[in-house]
Amino acid sequence: MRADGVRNQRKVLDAAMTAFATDGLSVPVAEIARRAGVGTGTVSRHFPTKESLYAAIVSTRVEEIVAKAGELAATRPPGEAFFAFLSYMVDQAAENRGLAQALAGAGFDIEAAAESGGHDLAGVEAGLLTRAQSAGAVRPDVTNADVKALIVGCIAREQPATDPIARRRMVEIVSAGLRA
Amino acid sequence: MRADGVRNQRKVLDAAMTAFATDGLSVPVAEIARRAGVGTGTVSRHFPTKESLYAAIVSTRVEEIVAKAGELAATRPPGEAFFAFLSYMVDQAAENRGLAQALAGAGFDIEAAAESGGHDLAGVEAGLLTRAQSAGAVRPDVTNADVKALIVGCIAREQPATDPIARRRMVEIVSAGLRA
Amino acid sequence: MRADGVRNQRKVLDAAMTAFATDGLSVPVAEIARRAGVGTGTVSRHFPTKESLYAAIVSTRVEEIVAKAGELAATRPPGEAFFAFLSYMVDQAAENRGLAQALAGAGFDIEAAAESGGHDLAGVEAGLLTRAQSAGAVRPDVTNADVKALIVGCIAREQPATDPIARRRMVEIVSAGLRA
Amino acid sequence: MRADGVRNQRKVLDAAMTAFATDGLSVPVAEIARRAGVGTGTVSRHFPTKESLYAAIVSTRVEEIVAKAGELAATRPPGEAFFAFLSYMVDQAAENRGLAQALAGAGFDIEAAAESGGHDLAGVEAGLLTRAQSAGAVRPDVTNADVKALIVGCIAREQPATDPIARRRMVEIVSAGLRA
DNA sequence: TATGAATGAGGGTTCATTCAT
DNA sequence: CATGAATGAACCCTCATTCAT
Repeated sequence: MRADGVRNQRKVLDAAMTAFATDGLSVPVAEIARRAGVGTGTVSRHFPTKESLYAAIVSTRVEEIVAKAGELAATRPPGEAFFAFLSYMVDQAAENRGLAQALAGAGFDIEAAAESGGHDLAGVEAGLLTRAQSAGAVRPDVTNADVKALIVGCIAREQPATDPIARRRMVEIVSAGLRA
Repeated sequence: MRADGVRNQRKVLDAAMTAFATDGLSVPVAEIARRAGVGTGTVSRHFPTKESLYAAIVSTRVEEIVAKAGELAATRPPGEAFFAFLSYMVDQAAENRGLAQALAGAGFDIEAAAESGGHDLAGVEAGLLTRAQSAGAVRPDVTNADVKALIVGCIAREQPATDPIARRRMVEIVSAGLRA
Repeated sequence: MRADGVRNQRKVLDAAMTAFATDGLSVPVAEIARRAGVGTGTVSRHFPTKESLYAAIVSTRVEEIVAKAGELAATRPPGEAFFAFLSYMVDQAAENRGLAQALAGAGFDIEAAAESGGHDLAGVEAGLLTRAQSAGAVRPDVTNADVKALIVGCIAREQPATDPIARRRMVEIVSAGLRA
Repeated sequence: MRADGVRNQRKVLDAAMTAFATDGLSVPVAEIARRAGVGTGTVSRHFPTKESLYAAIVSTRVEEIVAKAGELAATRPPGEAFFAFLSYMVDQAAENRGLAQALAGAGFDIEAAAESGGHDLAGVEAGLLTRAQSAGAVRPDVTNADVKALIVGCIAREQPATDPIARRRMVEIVSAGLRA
């Protein structure tokens, strides 16, 4: 691959990340191209569809998330790791409107994208949860789906930037509820 | 009002409710018309804009909700009333993805719609919450916005009809977290 | 024809006359029905198309105009009659946006409507002009089409109500130009 | 700008000019696209709204008109300049029904468009008129609005191309009427 | 390879006309 | 016969994707 091709792909990815985070999934491709300083054709060349572009971004994000989950699992006791991960996810989503929309199930299947990118997001999430449950830190009847729904619930509505204090309060509330 | 007009308005409302629930707020008006078995003009006659159609759907619900809140406030102790209302709202939203999206703030201001319909939804919600807080049943730092977000969080997002058992569990979790 | 039918037809005609005069030819049929206090179906029953409704109105108007032309021709010397008619037409059009649009050729053939209504509008206009020309009061090379164009030119643009003083001035200017 | 873009923009402008002239301002954008041999999106790309397309057509003309007015004012005595400009405007409008409609004020504010394009059309027109009035060549009570209305009156409305002889006659008539 | 112009389906809304009530 | 609800084509505009330059 040519050097300028790599450079442009990078620019598109960066621009798209910001654009999705700021404006949500409905941001026009042309707007992403504009921000990247390239033509719309260049965006399409590197990412044939808008969805594939979003998938690429999510993929990076998922990589970070999986890494974070692994780190937490390795360095902290089960319950603490689980709740720290919950808090981390809420922060991620709160700062990224596109991610929040994807988690809320609006127009993009984040787990499928992770899987096709070779990351077992569902697996690490399940791991954190079951270990926390085994350790008696979390109610035994809670499912992974529950946790994801509650993460979404911790992000106040469409505001571009949520109040961090409110966010902390929400995480606290949900965490308290989840505790065994 | 003429019989066929009433009938078609009903059909449009029903179709819209299903369509919004199935496909989200972005469902085309033409699709709603198709499901209702009427022309697009008929939809527009009864509901001049797409937003007004959505408002109508939400509005009926809001009426019921406000009535329910009043009843609970009148017949039960503060804390019990509040948590019963929370549970009731989750059930409502679970059966109506349109309502859920409205609560989530996705593209529609439900409170404004309620107000313009003469219903003080925000008021009754705040009433239930503050009374429960005064009675020491709910954390004093929780806001109305928090409660709404958590309601949304209690509903899994993808499916039209959530598993009722999971829903109960979610309500339990959130309620536990909210308790003082 | 039934009495109520006649009454409604009258109401529709009156409402349409006002509506066309006020809002121009593009006023919706439903608006005319509303003003007449009847249903849209009633309008369509009496006047199958919007054009036929406008034709009926123009017809009455044309009747008046032809009568006015005849009266002027009978009671005044040729030149005076012609210029008085010119002034009269400008006043008519200025007070009636629909008529002005029709004279300006926007979407309705007024002369054809007159003819199909049995009125020889073109004839009486030509009569006034040629007699004025024979009497040496008007330039001999002027045509009927010129006169009509100049009438339109005397009506300032889309204003609902033109300044009458400006209108007088315009008539004066055009009249002066037309004189032999 | 790319060659094909320029070419298509030209085609759209040409088609629009003809279409507006033939069918009036109400011609659909799709019809303009069809005549230009391009898709509707191409029209919208070059001219985001229908009004902006119309403005562009008028705008080119306005530029020429302002230049012409400046030239006449610089090279001829006041009265002669004014009447030459009148004649010129009539010729322009006769060849361009879009311009004629704009002058007639039908659905488009030509002066505002000129101003936003940086051209002081109203100013140069007023300059020519007041200088001609100061020189005693034109009636002192005539306004700019009068002149514009009379220009419109010089153009027969139906046909795309007016008979030039009739046009000369009309200009003569109006000029005679305007003289002090 | 990058560009950005071209495409055209699809969106919501309006309205003259038709037809069940 | 009056009514007004129903119709659906037509309007302008947006945007993901394709393709000539």
